[in-house]
Amino acid sequence: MTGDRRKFIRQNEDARRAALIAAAVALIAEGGPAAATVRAIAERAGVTPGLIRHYFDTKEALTRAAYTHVMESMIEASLVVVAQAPQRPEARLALFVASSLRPPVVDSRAMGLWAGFLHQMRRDPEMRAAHEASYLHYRDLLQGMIADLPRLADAAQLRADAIACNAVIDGLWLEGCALPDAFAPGELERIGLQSVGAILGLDLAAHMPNEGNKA
Amino acid sequence: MTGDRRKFIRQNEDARRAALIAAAVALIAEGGPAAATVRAIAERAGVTPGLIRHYFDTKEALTRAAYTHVMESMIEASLVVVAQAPQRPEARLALFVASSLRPPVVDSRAMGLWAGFLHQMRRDPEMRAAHEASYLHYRDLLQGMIADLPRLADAAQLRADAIACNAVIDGLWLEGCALPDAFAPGELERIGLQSVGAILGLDLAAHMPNEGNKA
DNA sequence: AGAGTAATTATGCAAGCGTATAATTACAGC
DNA sequence: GCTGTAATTATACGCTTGCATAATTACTCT
Repeated sequence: MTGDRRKFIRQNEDARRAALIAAAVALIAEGGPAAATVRAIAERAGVTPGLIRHYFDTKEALTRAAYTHVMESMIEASLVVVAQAPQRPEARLALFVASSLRPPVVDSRAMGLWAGFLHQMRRDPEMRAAHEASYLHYRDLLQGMIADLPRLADAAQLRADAIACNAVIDGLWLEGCALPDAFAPGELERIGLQSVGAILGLDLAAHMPNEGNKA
Repeated sequence: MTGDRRKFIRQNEDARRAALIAAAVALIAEGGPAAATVRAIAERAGVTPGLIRHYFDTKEALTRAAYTHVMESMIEASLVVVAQAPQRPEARLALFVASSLRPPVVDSRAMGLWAGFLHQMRRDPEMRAAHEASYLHYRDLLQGMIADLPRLADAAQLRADAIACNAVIDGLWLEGCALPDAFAPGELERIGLQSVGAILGLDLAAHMPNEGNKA
């Protein structure tokens, strides 16, 4: 009976915007763009539909903000992984590959998000540019780590290797997200390390740091 | 002034169903599921919206039929490639890889279709089963060609190699579809052959048949 | 040629969509 | 504590959606 009679509470702009964006992202990830209606987003965020228009000029503006947020989060996450990685080039790359092929990166929701945004990305040049930038950012990150490896390769070969390694990781990521039951635990990481190593001509798995204590 | 005064012409069931499915597929590929409304599909197929309900119990039934059709087409296309491939195992695999990484397989519409169906696939167990089957079919095809190669590998290694090669192809395919301008003509094929070869420990590019006359 | 029939069109409806606007209500500052 | 104000809710509108049903119309069969 200590119930609060307030019908709503005011919040600052940043918190509300963040909550609305989070709600939109969650809905798109789970059920695609069709599930992310104004009313559904509002309900999940715990507000009434009208409030969305108070923080975003249009629903498309909210969608765009959600997309940007997702992209920035992904980039930041990969930067954190790299920052925490060991100094040894082989170990850095190995950790980077492995962490890209297990949760929380491998997650069916993430793939749902990616697929959900794809079509809107096509129409919206701004979204497309953001996507292209984040893809190249990721690939550059990978290319930098490959360049640090102790091996001989010219610029063209470096580019090709980065594209190839990125493709293996993307492909395995995709399959892990889409068919999580089709692979044994750790299988994707193992295959990823093995094939990236094969492409680059070195034994990456041997350089994988502390396989024992992942907790 | 030889115009036909007939307001419509009757067609047999198969032709109409095929036309409706083709229209739905085209719209989903171009603009995602949201663009494939009953009215838009009817218009593209050159009929009135009501006719759709005459051939499909519900719009979902049409969507499902469209998905099944796409999957079957993809499988059939890859079977045709394999059937026309040379006998030499290395050449077969090389051709298979290369043909998966150039048009018409690499096509932004195909990727749009894939992304468009993804969410519906999630909800519909029947669709999911169809997808899983076609994925495994493709991978099995690849695995069979890898098994024919003159090299030593046990069953576990064969499986891992097939998954890895499939991932490279998928990843490169995806990137080629999403960012067609980011790669030089033929670059994806070259990288694909090189990396699949590296994973399997052989020089695939050297076995690629008749690079000169693709016409 | 004329009737029957099934394919196709025409029309309409209820529900859900994004959006606009007016009415509330929580909170800050005096 | 009272008032101003901006955050939030409440309500409604026009549009599109998928779907149902009745009215046409092209083709088949005798």
